[in-house]
Amino acid sequence: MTPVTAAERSDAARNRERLLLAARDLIEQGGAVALTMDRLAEHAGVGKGTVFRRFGSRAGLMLTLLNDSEAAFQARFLFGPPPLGPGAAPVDRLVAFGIERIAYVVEYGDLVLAAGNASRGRFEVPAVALWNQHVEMLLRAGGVVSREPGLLAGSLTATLDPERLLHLIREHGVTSDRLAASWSELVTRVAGSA
Amino acid sequence: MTPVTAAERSDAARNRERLLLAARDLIEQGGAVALTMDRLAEHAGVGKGTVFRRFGSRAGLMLTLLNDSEAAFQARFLFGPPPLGPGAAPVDRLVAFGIERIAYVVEYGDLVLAAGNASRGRFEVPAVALWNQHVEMLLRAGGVVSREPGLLAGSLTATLDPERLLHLIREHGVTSDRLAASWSELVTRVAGSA
DNA sequence: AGACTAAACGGACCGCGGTCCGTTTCTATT
DNA sequence: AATAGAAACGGACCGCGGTCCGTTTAGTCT
Repeated sequence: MTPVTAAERSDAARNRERLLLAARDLIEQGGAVALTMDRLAEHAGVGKGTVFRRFGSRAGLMLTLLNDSEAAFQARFLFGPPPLGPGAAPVDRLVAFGIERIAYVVEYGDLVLAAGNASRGRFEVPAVALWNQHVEMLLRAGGVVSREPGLLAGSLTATLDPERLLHLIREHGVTSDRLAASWSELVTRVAGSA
Repeated sequence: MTPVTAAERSDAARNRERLLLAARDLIEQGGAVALTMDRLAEHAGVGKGTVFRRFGSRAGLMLTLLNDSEAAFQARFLFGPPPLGPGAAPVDRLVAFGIERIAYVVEYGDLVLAAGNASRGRFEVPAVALWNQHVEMLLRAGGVVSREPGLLAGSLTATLDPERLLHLIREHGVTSDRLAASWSELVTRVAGSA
């Protein structure tokens, strides 16, 4: 029986492995800035065309690199223990969501930044849509009634924009704690409980 | 008496004029995407080095192009008639500020976008700092007491991020009116008056 | 007018992300 | 084992923003 999605050819699989290995290696050495597509190709012993065939773009590569940790993050706020996961009060979950997101951005810094420069802008990333839905759901569950719940949720997630967060942290010395506190304040204000 | 800032040399002035003219010309024809630095140089009959000497970067050029309208916008919310300018209730001014900003982004679209890709990111633009201060001032005046007024103000202005606004408008068909309504809702919620 | 200097000029050059297409390699079929 | 066709490969090539530095030019001083 032939698989519906054609199986990956062996050389393709081997090269993908090589590329991911080489990519993590380059990043470990010189950060995300050191990861150019030419260098990656050379470092992995592969043609440049192959790199783009695999990942489509630099942003796509970064997304692939972040895939595991992103999935883990999603799993935590969807199914994990409270206060992030189900079980806690919606507003508390919302607060926890932002705080965890801030921590995530801090941890993966440049990677997240580079992943954002996708072809269609940094809003086409599938994860962003998921966060919006999640935030929207929590707002509703928290009793927030709005004529534009999607836009309101989007406004909140805009606050967590990686570029903004990293800019504040790196150029203005703002700590994660202060960002978390500010997020918490914003959320509680919007949710209505003074 | 020699001026403190050395006067601009005549050839420099002439070239700046040529460049701005050529830039507006190119944009009129093919939008901001059609404005590449090479084409601009050629179209203006000037060397490429001269373009960069003048404007520093593509973003710098865009900023220069927007300078007049930006200044006009600033003048309106700083000194203009209510509800945008002084005289109206702070929250009303805040609402008006966002609405006008949305209209501005819609009008100048790609220009604003391109201006945002500055070397140090889109937060180093001087105007951004001014808006933050303005929003912060209005929040205070509106009776909002916060431990992190600057960050709270920043969260609000993040909602007005041009890339976000244009993405919603262009890719999701959201109207300016809905964005304005959402902004209004957000501001009134944050300012505490349900 | 001529000479001197600082400023402005111009375009070859660089590294980047991304594309294109002729060539190679894998795998299923007989 | 031979073959055919699809998939993957690789690297020359492109246009971009941005830099560098030898050359030209405008303004000033005598």
